[in-house]
This record gives sequence, C-alpha cells and structure tokens, in this order.
Amino acid sequence: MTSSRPDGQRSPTLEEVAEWAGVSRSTVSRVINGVSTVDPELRELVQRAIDATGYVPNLAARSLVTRRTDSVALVVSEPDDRTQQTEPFLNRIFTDPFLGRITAGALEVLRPEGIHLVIMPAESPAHHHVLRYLRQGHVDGVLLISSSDEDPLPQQLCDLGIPAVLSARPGKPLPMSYVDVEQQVGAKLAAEHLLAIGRHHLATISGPLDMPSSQDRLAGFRAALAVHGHAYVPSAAGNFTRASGEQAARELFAAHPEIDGLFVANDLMAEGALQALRDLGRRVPEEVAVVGFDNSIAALQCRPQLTTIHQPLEEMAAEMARLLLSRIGKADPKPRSVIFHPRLVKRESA
Amino acid sequence: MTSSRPDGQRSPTLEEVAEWAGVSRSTVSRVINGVSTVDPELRELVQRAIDATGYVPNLAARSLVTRRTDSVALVVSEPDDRTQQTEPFLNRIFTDPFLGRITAGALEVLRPEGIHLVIMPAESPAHHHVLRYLRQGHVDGVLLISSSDEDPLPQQLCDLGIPAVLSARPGKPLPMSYVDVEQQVGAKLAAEHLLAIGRHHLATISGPLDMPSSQDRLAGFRAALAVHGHAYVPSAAGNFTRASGEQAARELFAAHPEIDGLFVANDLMAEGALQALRDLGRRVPEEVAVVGFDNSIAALQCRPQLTTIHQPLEEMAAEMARLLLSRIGKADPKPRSVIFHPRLVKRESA
DNA sequence: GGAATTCCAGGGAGCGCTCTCTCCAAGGTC
DNA sequence: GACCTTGGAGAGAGCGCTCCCTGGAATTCC
Repeated sequence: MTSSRPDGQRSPTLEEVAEWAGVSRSTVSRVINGVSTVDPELRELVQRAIDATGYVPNLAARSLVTRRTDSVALVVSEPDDRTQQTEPFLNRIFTDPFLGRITAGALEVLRPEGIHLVIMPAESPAHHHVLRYLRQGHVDGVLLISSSDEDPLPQQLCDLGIPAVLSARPGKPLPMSYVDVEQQVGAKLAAEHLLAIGRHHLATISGPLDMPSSQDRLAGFRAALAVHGHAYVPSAAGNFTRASGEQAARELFAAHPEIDGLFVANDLMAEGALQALRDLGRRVPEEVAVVGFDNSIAALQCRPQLTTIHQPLEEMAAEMARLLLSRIGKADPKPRSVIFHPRLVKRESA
Repeated sequence: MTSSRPDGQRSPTLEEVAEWAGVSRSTVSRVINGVSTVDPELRELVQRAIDATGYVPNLAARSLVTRRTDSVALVVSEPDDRTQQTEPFLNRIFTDPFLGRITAGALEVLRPEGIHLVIMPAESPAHHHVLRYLRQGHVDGVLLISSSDEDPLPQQLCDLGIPAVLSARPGKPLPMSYVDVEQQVGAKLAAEHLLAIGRHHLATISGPLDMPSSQDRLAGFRAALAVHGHAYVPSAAGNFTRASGEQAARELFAAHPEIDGLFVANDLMAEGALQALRDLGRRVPEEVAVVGFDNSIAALQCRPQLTTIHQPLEEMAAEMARLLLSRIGKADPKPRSVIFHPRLVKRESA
C-alpha cells in the first residue's frame, strides 16, 4: 500500500494530492477531515489520490491553524525534596506496576478518540524541560501523576492555562479536576480486617509523607484503629519501592517486635516487608498478618500472596482522560472530582 | 516570573514581542535562536520583552518551516503473534527495569541537546496509531525497542525514511543503525561459570524465540556447552516476565529433575525461577546454581542475590541516542552498529 | 418559466515562525 | 574624498494547512 515517496524527498502536500485528483486543496482537506458535503464520487477519487501519493497530513501545519495537536501528555512528576533516594527515579517509575495500569486505562479512552498519549517522566532537575515541552504546545493537555504536595507543577499548569487533570487530590486547593480513590476508606478496610482476624499489635508502613495519598492512608488507618481504642500506631515511611518496604519493616520490627498485623501502603513495599519477615523468621500470616494496597500484579507474585486493598487504577486513569478531554473541548468548565471506591481483596497474607 | 497571559487569551507571538521591544520580528527571532549578530544592547532589550510578555515560541509554526521538532520517540514495539500472554503488554513493559534504564541512558544524551523524549508503547493493535504519530512528523526520529524479528515496524520506518536506531540486531538485514551487546559472549560467560563451579546438568530458560537477542543467548549457551562436550541442553522459553520464569522452571525441573545449573535469559525470569525452586524445595545455590542476565535491580532484590551477566543498558541507550542524532543531522550516513561487552557479576546464586 | 433557494467546489487569507535577501550606516583603504 | 567592505536590522516570502466566503450549477417553488 501507500509508499511511493520518490526518494529522500519530503512527503506530498495537500496541494499535490489535489492536483493528482484534479480538485482543489479545499476539497481534499474536506475529505480528510470527514466533512460530509463532498460528492461521493469526488470523495472516492480523492481517496485514491491520497492512497496513490501516500499522503499524510503535516501535523505542524494543521495544528498551527487548529491550535490542537490531538495528543496529551502523561506526566509523572517528582519534586526535588525527595533526595535520599537509593533507586533512581526512572527505575522506580518504570518498575512499579502503577504506571502500566495508568497508561492502559488512559489509552482505553484516548485511542478511540484518535488522541495520542505521550509519556513523560519529570523528575526534578528535568522539570523545566517538561514544562517547556508543554508550553510549546506539543500537547493539548496533561494527565498529571504528581507525587508530592510540594510539587509546583500543578500550580504552574494552572497559571499557564494548560488543561490538566490530577491523579489524586492536590496538596493545596487548586481549581483543577482530579480523580482519586477513598484512601481513608481503604486504610479503614485494612485496619478492620486485621482486627477482625484477631490482631492486636498493629503497625503500618506508609508512603512518602509529602504525598496526599500517603497522608490519607496513614490517617485513615490511625483513625480506624482509634475508634477501636488503639491510641498509638507505630509507623515507618517508605517510598513505594520494594527495597524501602523491606527496610521499613526491619526498622519497625526492631523497635516493636510484638507487631502481629501490618498494613503497608502499597503492594511493592509489602513485598519487601514479606522479604524482611522471611529473613527475620516470622511466619506470614501465622505470626504476622500483612495487608497491602493497590491490588497490583506484585500482590500475586509474592509468597504468600498478598491480601490487599484494591483500587481501580485503570478506571481511574480512564476517567482522568475523560475529564481532560471534556476540559480541552470547552472553555473551562468548573473543575470536577471523581472518587472511586476501594475494596478488600483477601488472599493468603492476612 | 513571566506570566502576564491576559486571561484565557492565547500566548503572545513573536510580532507582539517585537512590538514591545520596538524591533523587528527578525531580531527577536535571532535573539531566541541565539544568532550572534545582534547588538548586545538590543539583545538585552529583547530578552526583557520576552520575559515581560511571557513569550514561548509556537512549536507548530517553527517546525512547519524548520522541519524539525526537537523531539524523538522511544517506541517499545511488540508484534501480534505474541498471543498467549497472561500479563498485558503495558504491565509487562512498565514493570521490567529494562525500560527505566533505557530511558535514563537516552535522556542522558538527549537532554543536553534540548531534545525531548517521548515514550510510546506500541503493542500490536495500536501499531498503526504509533506509526501515524511518527509519520505525521511529531518527532524527528525513533529509538526503537523491538521484540520480535517479525516486527514490521523497522522495515516500515526504513521505507518511510524516518530516522531510526534499533536496540538490537534486526531480525532481517536492514540498512539501519543498531546497538547491541555480545549476546553469545554473555551466554558463554554464564555457561563457563556454571561449569567452573562444578555443575554438570545444565539447562536454560530463554526469552521469546522470535527475538534475535533470545536466539543469540540460547545459541551462545548451547555452543559454549557443546565445546565442553554437552550435546544436549534442556531449555524452556519464557517471555521475560517473572511469572513466565517461574512457570518455565517448573516445567524444566519436572522433566529434568537432575538439573543443577540454570542459565536464565533475564533477571526477572530468574527471580521467578528462584521462586519456583524455593517452592520445589531446591536450595540455591547448593543444589541448583542460577545465573541471570541483565544485572538489573531485580538481581539484587531476590534471595539469594543473583549472579548475572551485566549488560550496560544505559550506555547502550545513550549510544542509540547519539547514533540517532547523527542520523537526523546529516543526510543518511551509512548505518552503523555499536556492540557492547557483557561481563559476569558474581553474587550468591551461582 | 423565472426567481429563490440549496448544494458543493474553489479561491484566498492567514496561523506564527524562519530565513534569505536587501538595505543602511559605520569604518577602513587608497 | 570617493570607493569598498562589513556588521547588523528590517522586509517579505512562504512552510502546509484550515476555514470562511464566494460563485456557479442544480434544484425547488410559486
């Protein structure tokens, strides 16, 4: 099919297709953009011309006039204050099942609309690169996965008037749509499950404390236990990696050997914690029950398989994409939030 | 800083900046593009105008005339014949440390040049989406991670004259630059190490057999053993995921319980194999020695820590980026290949 | 049958930028 | 002092496309 690019030549233009078909540039443009007021016979002819010349619209020219690019960015952002990281940012995000699920969910909505998705890691030193990319008008909007309430990116996008949707409640109030899961409810499900199976010495491994979602899970867990009379809940913070979970579990058990129930803020860290417990010779779930969060593929890959809190990341990402598209279309409807419900998935670890 | 976008208005143009500064459009353009023939005083003035108006070049307009976009795509491609997959493609690639290292390496080279990197998964049903994106001229070139010798994408890019560099030797001869590691040498290092520590019943878990790199690792392992008189080497194929490694190990040990040395074509599968061996009650390395491939973060996360074959993915990706940039600049220099050297990293598992 | 209406193709302007070409002024040379 | 060179700014064309507007042909209506 197509081809026929003569040589190192640049690709054919609308004008050339029009000439081939013996019609005007306008008519070809109409055919390409699916405008209905074209004689079916002519439409057919133009289509043949397009195939014969191997024409592909020049996006730069088009978006110069339409002011649309038909692509949106998925930006995974991280602020600078996250210093003492052992694993590099890129390894972290491309190793966490999180991003894959988000991407899949967003594509589910975007592809049918013919919108491209561009994935951009934005760790702090490169922040301005990404911001420049966005400002230059490469994309029509942004799906923003931000990992800190100190992240300036949401505010910047707001100021610049770039349509964006957040993946979680913003750290500071911002007129921006976002999608979230009831974090506190999820933590409460974990707490109540641990209590229900008879555990009394509960502790938790949280995510980074500058993330709203980490704060919420921690607060939710504590609040749920407080209701049952547990005034103090030992905790340690990780950074959502397996290694950090392992480390946090070690600290926690060194300080509180009596712990018999552990809520870990994501599955990856829970997997690390399981590792630590194995090394410490604690049996799971007999001696220590462990509940994770996410219900990611990692939960199935460890032994024992993880009991965890399911959050529907794919659907959440799809909803983000929908919110973004509606935002891109109209002139600024008021920001909306869509909150999903977590649920407990019972497996072997608790 | 900047800001001052009046309201929902669109951003200022060159013309407006020029007017603010009382100079011509050309002069502003020169300042922005760093052309040296501008009076320092004027340059200063124009700079102030840029800051005051919050001007950002419109990329569409610029690339319409320059025919450059200053961005390249990192395409991770997968052909359709990979059907019976349990894990979805996106989960697979965003879970494998591979992509993170590649991205990091490529950015190392691209960022200093002011080139943006756009990451695009291209699993088969969406192949044409990505191809369209590339043809539309969103990017100047492509770094292609292709996972099958049946993948049509390399050939298509070639036909379209889109500059591209491959991450491994192409399945079919193609006038295209690529970067690779001496796969066979890597496999040989593994084989010889296993022999050196006294193992006699060797087997291997390979990657998908339609991948040139998998073929090479398998062939290299067999060839090295043949030299030492081992005519037959049991093998099972996985798909580079942890789960597939676990599965393959089970099959292998069910059929050949005598195996005491195992070479696994990547660390993730090796981790799965370790899991299977633990379930089977085989001690590693005492009863079975395991050697992985990649030297990824996964090799450090499992118990026992993996002895593995290191391949310098970051440097390889950086070299890919360099090859691509040189290809984009000039009119088609002849395709070059750059081959890196693997080395054995000894840890606990063998 | 003539006027009014509809339908659909073409013409042309212009999106915001770069880049070549032109032009002016200042300095240098004989 | 007349000529040439050079440095540096402006003018203008045009990249490939969309979209509004115009105008001719076909159709409808009284």
